[in-house]
Amino acid sequence: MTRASSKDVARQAGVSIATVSHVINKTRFVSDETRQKVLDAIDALGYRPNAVARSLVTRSTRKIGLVIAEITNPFFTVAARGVEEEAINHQYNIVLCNTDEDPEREGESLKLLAAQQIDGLIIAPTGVRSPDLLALAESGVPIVQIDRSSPDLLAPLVGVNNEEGAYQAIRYLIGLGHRRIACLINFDVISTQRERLRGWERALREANLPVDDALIVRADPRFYGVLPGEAGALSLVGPSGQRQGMRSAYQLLQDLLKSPERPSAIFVASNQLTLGTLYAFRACGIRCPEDISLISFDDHDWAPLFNPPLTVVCQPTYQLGQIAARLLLQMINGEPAEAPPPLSVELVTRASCSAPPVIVS
Amino acid sequence: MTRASSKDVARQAGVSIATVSHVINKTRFVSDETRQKVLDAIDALGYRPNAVARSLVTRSTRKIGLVIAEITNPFFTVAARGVEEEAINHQYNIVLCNTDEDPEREGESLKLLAAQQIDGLIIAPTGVRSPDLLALAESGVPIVQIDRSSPDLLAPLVGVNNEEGAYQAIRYLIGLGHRRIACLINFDVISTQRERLRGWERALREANLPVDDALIVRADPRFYGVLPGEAGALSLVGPSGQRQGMRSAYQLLQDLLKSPERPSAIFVASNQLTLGTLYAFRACGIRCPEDISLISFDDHDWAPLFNPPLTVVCQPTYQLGQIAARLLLQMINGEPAEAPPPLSVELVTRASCSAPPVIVS
DNA sequence: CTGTTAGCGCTTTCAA
DNA sequence: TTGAAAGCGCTAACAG
Repeated sequence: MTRASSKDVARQAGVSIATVSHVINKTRFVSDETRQKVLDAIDALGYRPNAVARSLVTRSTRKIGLVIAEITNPFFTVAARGVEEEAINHQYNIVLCNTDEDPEREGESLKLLAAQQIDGLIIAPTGVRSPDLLALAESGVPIVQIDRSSPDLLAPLVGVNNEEGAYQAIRYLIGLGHRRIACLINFDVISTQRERLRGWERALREANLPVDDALIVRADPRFYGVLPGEAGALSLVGPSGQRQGMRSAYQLLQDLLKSPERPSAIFVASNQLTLGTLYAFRACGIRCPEDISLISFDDHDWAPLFNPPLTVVCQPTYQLGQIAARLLLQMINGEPAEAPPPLSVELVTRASCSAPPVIVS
Repeated sequence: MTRASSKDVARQAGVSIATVSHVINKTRFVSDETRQKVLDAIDALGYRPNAVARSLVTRSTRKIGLVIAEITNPFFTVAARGVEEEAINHQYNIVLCNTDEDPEREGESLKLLAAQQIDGLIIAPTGVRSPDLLALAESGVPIVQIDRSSPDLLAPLVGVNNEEGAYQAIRYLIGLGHRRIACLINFDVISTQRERLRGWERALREANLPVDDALIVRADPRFYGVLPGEAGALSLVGPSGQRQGMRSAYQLLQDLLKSPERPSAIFVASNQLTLGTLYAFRACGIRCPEDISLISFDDHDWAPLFNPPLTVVCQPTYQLGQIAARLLLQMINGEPAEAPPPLSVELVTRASCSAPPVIVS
């Protein structure tokens, strides 16, 4: 049995299809009497308006695309939550896509979303210049970038002050007495990673500490795929499946940890790498914070329960999502809207940092 | 500038709109020559087919609804990931909704999804009988339930053997020497919670241990909202915002922990409550596992890094999502499809359980 | 206060 | 090998 249409309702109620439309949308006055007849007919037939047909004529789907890197990552998850809350309050649906930091997947998703005629897009772009993304923008679909930005795309960015966050983290470590502070960053096509690296560098320079390239560990796409020691690394992959960024960092980090000049502290610029770092510590028999201090970006509910409790740079993640959604909704409604200034972050000190170990020589 | 339609393409290529449709969909033979003309026109105009218009006639949107309780919960997140992977491989989009375990929100989401004409639905229902859900099923939309089931709904369920998982967990604790084993469960409208409670009970009875009602702590909707001690409890709310289930459990649990007959072990039947449990331990100055052993449902990437590393009943979460999606896709395609038997779970022993403390009297 | 009608952009017979 | 034309279910002039 096929679902009833507005035509069926009209017939049943003995009115025109226009009237049906108008009682549903309250878009012009209808006498109490007729309205009631229509309402009854709707009830009797179990009629539900077809949003697809409506979209075709109104050119509005009430759907917004949300493209993030990893739905498994608490950062994106919490941000998505903020977006969802705001969207649902305004009767918007969310169409969700994962990119896995893969520009190709990003492109696929964007094409699908474009075809689906989303009313707007919130995206944490991979960072690789994306023709699909630019085309979408060109076609007039409102876009807001969240967390990070994409090259050549003129769309407001809702993010935090990454450089400042990194800077504060490093200052804190320096204050604790650290001199050799490593920086572990994710792919540097991601704008936040470049910014955080800059913060790291600025703090070091300011303190007249050497900015040594050997102190930078980059999780880089080149390391994707089969790695030496893969089998061993695989054991750190948890129930949620692949975590490639983590694996590559894992290898590189171990090299650094085994090097003669190993750092006394490490700043992890992406929460995607924190887990791998902790596992690498274990694999190398390194205690934290006794042997090495750890400070990472992004807080989450579990951070205080880790061993050791994690000192982190905390972002207002939920708000990021909320603000992005509000901004997008404004843009969709043609209201004046401008990108907010970068939100500020906060250093949350817990137990994963301490003074550097005393070197006994 | 409005986007080009197939009519524009047809005009530009000097062919009919039907031909355009056919070259796009490869749905009937078109001479190489004409096809090329069409392709060129598409290119020149930057034409993108409008999926909304197509949906209206084909009655297929290539969108599936995914309704889960909490996008912030790693269990759902990983399952969603499995669904997404499978969906994207088949060119389906995911429309995501959070219920927050709130039947009303669930209803709203379902109404929106129904209007959007989703091709199918994967849902972890709140457990409260839902007219909207039943109506959707009645209207012929393929539905698969994931994790848990909804009353009166005849839709395949993709889940695990919850009773067995709980049973094994309790057996393990008993083997360790525990006699008083508490069970912390989420709302018992959730089918998994009832099943896990049954497993707990069965294991206790089998071992001739008392099944004491005082040992059951229920996170119940009645405790939602403002609680005594709210301000204190709030401090355990992390960066992701509200976690009501956690808070209510937090209160109740503390009462149990302070009672004269406090248990020597606790089985947490929902990962939504694990965090609160650990905080409650802290608040009461209880060490784990020295004072109380803890075993909970659901594993995740971070569990081994907790203090203490968590002993858990591990579900094949990602597969749950994947299987649900495959099943749904089959149903959408009218292929024969039947619910898989409950998947099995696995006890993963880490450090949060030990022998009970010796009572010095 | 309500009805008629022309599309929205596409797929799909039916004809040629 | 291709075109003409009839809708899909709805909204929004325009008429009355």
